[in-house]
Amino acid sequence: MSRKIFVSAKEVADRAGVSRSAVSRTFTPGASVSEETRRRVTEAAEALGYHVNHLARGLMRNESGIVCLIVSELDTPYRASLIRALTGQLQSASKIAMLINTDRSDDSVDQALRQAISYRADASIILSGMPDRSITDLCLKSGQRLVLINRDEDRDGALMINLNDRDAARRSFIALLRAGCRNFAFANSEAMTPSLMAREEGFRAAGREHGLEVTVERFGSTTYQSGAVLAQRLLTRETRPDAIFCVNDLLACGLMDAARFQFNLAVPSELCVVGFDDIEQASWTSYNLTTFAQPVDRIAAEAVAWLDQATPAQTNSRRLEADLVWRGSVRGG
Amino acid sequence: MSRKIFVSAKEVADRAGVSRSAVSRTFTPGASVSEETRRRVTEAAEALGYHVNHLARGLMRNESGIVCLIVSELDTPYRASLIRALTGQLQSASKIAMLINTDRSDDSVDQALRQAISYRADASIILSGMPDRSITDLCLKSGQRLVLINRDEDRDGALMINLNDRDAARRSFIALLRAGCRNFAFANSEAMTPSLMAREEGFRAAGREHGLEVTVERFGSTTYQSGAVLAQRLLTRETRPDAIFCVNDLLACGLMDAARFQFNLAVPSELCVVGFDDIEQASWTSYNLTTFAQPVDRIAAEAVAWLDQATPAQTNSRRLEADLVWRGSVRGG
DNA sequence: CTGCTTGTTGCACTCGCTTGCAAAAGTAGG
DNA sequence: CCTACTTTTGCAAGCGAGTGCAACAAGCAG
Repeated sequence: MSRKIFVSAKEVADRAGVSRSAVSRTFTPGASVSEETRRRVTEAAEALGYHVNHLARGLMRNESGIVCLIVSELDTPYRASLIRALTGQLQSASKIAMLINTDRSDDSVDQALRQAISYRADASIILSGMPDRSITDLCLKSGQRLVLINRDEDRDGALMINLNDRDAARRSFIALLRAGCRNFAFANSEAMTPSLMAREEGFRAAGREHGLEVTVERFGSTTYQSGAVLAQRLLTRETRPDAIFCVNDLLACGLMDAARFQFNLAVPSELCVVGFDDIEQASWTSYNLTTFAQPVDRIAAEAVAWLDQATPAQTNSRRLEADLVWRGSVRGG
Repeated sequence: MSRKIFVSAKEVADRAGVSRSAVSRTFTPGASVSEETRRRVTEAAEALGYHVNHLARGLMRNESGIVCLIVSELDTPYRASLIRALTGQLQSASKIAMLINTDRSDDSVDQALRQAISYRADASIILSGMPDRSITDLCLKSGQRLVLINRDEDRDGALMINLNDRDAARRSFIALLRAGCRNFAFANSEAMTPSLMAREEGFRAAGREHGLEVTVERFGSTTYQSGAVLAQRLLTRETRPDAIFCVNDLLACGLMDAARFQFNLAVPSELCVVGFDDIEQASWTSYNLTTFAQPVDRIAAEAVAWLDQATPAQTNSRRLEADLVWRGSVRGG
């Protein structure tokens, strides 16, 4: 059962009584074809169910239209919504997303980039992990664009999109201070990625500026489950925190649930919580979480716009602001 | 800035002092190459950063290795986890996922399939929406495989994976009955997809069998927000339901939150709730929702296994069971 | 030494498409 | 009607790879 059944330009040409080139030109915007032949070609194509073979076209044009999205744990709410925004906007720019899941081994970000090269992707967008420098160099040398989202490490020639994490963390500190909190804690994971650490740094710095102690606890990965553990650790201290900044919303949800159901603490009257990402669940009544919104649409727009540029501009680093979304997990507001 | 910088087999051949065919054969499993040449080729390839061009290979072999995932609202927890499972397992079978987002217009499932054809995808997996028969016929005629997940409509030649929705709904009815509930309600969306309607049917049928009335309410789409509206409608009736089956977990979460915070009802003592999908949030302490698990890994495994078969078997329909996950939103258990 | 098998290698063709080039056809102007 | 110019069109040469076929080398038995 061979699969050579796709209809080719040749067949369309024969049926329309024109040359292969005519068919090709009909489907190439801006090529010179008379109205008459175009009509006959489109008609024949329609009848036969012809579709230009993008593989072959990509081969000739040296431009596949493929953009690789490299990501792990893609069912995480924030990741999923970013992927949704990216795929949507890529399609509007008539590109297509190839999704590479790097859940498995450790070097798999490198593996993913090799795949991207093999499929001659026009670009790769990295949402998780950080590839080896040698492989990113190979990508760039091969003329493949590279976008790093919230990765924060420097890679010449790549577009780096980051949030102003430090500043967001600082603003959250001030908000908590205004809410009357005095015992600050920071709940982090052990992932230690640059953006997570920047939030921690910003929060600590704000604490120092105001002469207030900040308890930092780190555990596991940035999941709901870790949030519960962090609650356990933080809320059993002799001086119980009355304000906790969680490095992301999942952690915050887990922590809040533990605080309420395990420690019988009321939010926000006894404990104020701030999260990060503004995932959908943050707006659910049970959590009603004050948090910082990841501007996923902005991020996607910046990435796609940069990919659309013929020649990448000099300044290839974007720092976006995360807007504070006030909800009920902090007093006042 | 032309992008013709990818290194080709020719260059590797030159550097290794062999013919281009030798290079080709080195990267083709099972081809006849001597140890010596293979060594020289791999060495040269390594040095130059050569990667086989999958576009060209796909062109020759008439098999791209690409599988299209066609989906809308992919940031929905259930969809996201299915995508994660699929991409992971596809990669293990050395295929690669192309993600097509059909959020926009209405005919876009058809558009998506056209894209799939253009990229000569080996197969398309449809998670949302239902394409026109003419276009699915074109796919099949072109030799492209087609997998429909939870679509339930018949398409000869395609693999159809569905859950036993009716039976799950019936089991949930019985569970609620055993929990002592007597006023049953069914919360559905207006999406009216076959699988959602099958759940409704199953639940109603169970009601009839036991001679009990079932109140059905439908509203909006299957989201948290709709859940709140459905709660509003159901819980203000003269005889308030004490058992509600929600057609999916998002709806259930929204409904539970409304029930508790707006109507001050305790779950499960005053109201029992059952959901469907077993999204991660269902296990969160705030919800602790009894629900049916979508066997995403099984689904993905079935799909990938079928794609791996040289010739699709006769029986191309799978009906999987959704396991009931007992949690705290139903008394007893 | 001959004849034959086994294993490697290169040539050349093919996949489906784009595009430069030159010929053909159409359009005006004189 | 001829000339100069502007489309339109077909030819043919790629793009980067896989593969049947024949040539060739090596190994071995007779």
